[in-house]
Amino acid sequence: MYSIGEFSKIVSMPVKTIRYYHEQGLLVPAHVDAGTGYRLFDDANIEAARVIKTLRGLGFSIRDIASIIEKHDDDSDILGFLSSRRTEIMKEIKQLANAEKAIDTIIQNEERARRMASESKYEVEIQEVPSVLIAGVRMQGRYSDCGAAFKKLGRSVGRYISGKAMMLCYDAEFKENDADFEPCMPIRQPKKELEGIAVRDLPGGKFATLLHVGPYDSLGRSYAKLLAYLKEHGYQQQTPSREVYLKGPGMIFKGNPGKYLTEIQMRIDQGK
Amino acid sequence: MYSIGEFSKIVSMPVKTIRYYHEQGLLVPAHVDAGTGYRLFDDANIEAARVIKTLRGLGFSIRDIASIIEKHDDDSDILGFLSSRRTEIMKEIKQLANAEKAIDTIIQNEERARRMASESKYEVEIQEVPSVLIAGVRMQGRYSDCGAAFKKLGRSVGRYISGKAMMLCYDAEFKENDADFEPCMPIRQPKKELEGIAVRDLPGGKFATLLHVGPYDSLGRSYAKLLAYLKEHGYQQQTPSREVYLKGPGMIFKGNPGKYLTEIQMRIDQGK
DNA sequence: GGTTGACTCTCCAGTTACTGGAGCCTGTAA
DNA sequence: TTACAGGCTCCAGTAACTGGAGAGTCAACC
Repeated sequence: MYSIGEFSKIVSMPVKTIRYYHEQGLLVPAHVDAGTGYRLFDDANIEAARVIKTLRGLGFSIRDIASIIEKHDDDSDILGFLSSRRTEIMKEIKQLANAEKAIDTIIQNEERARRMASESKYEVEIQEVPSVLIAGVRMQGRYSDCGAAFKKLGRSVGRYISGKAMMLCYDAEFKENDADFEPCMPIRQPKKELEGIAVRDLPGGKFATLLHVGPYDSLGRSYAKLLAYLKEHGYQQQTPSREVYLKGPGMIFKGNPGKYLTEIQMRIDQGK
Repeated sequence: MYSIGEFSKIVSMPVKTIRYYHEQGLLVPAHVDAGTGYRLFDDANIEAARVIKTLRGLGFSIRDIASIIEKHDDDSDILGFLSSRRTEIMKEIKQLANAEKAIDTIIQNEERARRMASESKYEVEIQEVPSVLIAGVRMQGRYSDCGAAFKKLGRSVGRYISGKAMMLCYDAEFKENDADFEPCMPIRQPKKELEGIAVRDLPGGKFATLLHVGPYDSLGRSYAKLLAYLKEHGYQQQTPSREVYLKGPGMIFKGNPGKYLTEIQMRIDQGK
């Protein structure tokens, strides 16, 4: 027979927990002194404590454990409990895995944006841009209407997206109401064309690029800077120009528009 | 401005939860009527509720969320929070996966035992037993000392175990104190021999087998039955005989010895 | 103006599996 | 006799809500 302190060491459970289990009728000491209330435990209690610990480790609630112990004494009797617990566990794991994936995505997005921002000199740069497969929705109207197009793209090719959202701008100058543009997403598989969605290879080439920091409504200044560069170096402006949305509203916070990052790309080679 | 009921529908959160978040200072209504105490919410509250829901979905505590919202407004500001949360999530997933694996093992063990028990006629049967690779610890003494040997096997080849624990009995008759036997485990890789552990192929062949139901100390009766069968059919007893422990004490409960299942196997061909 | 019914308010209690502490009692050694 | 370790009970607190009681408010209808 062991005092509660000894027992606590033997089964490595806090004294408080043992008393709590006693109170819950889960682990009843072999003997309780009627006068002093001192608890005394025996070897059967040790075995019971082991069972309780094992079941707690599998995630069963105390109430479950109580009813399991009360009615059963063989592993085979509790297969039902075990398999329903397994189902729960799988559900929990799935949830956690989803959360992890979401966090991963956020972190990767932000880190890429951070790298871009830290590497960039915020000046016009000449870049060799590789060709990418894209799915796009050509439209006329206001730029602010692009939300619907991106939503459409997300719904139909969401799982194939392989890069940052982009926009092709077919106008040579800014138009507020009747702009001609094409929101698009890089994808990694030649998905069947859907109603209103064009899938094609966007040719690569040599581009003058500029990283724009700040809200979208101040993009005009960066466009001006790029166009000035083209003129200065004797390049002809070619359409469509491209906007790559490196960082916009975040998945959690809408974010600070002052930190949005957009790369503007204008072709300067004679290709195509 | 929306009443709490409307707001509750918009953000799909229970009214009670919204009040609780208000109480915790997490989601403060745009306006609270001084006279009636009625809460009124605006569109900024909707956005805040979205943020809170997202973060709760990632598993952050209310206190964390409060401090996140208080100090930050851009995803990139909270990368630290996110990555430590990710670490926690991975830990939780690992724990759950372990529990699931343990449950799986128990279920599979029990189901196999159940199948064996239901398929067997509890009579002597002739079986072709395939050869298996085993690791064994030959010893002399009492059968009850085999626990140490199995523990040793578990420690050194635990990860290679590919079947049920067995015992080879080299005595032709039962000996209590000076028995000659070899606890062993089937393994799936020719592990290096260790001090006192012999790894080898246990040859297969034709065996008379009998499924014994009940505690180990009643095995004698089943042995007698098997030996009687051999004699009756004119077979010579060959050693070692084998015991396969199909079901013994469970991982959770020690179990009911009345349900233990042990298969006794005695060779009847002239092999080897 | 009164009534009805839906809606809202605050406050309290309960949930799970413990943990911490206060205040008191018991057992043993010096 | 006096420490002091160890035991006892009882109460409170944790996290994130949920449920319910009892009372006040709002809009519509008669």
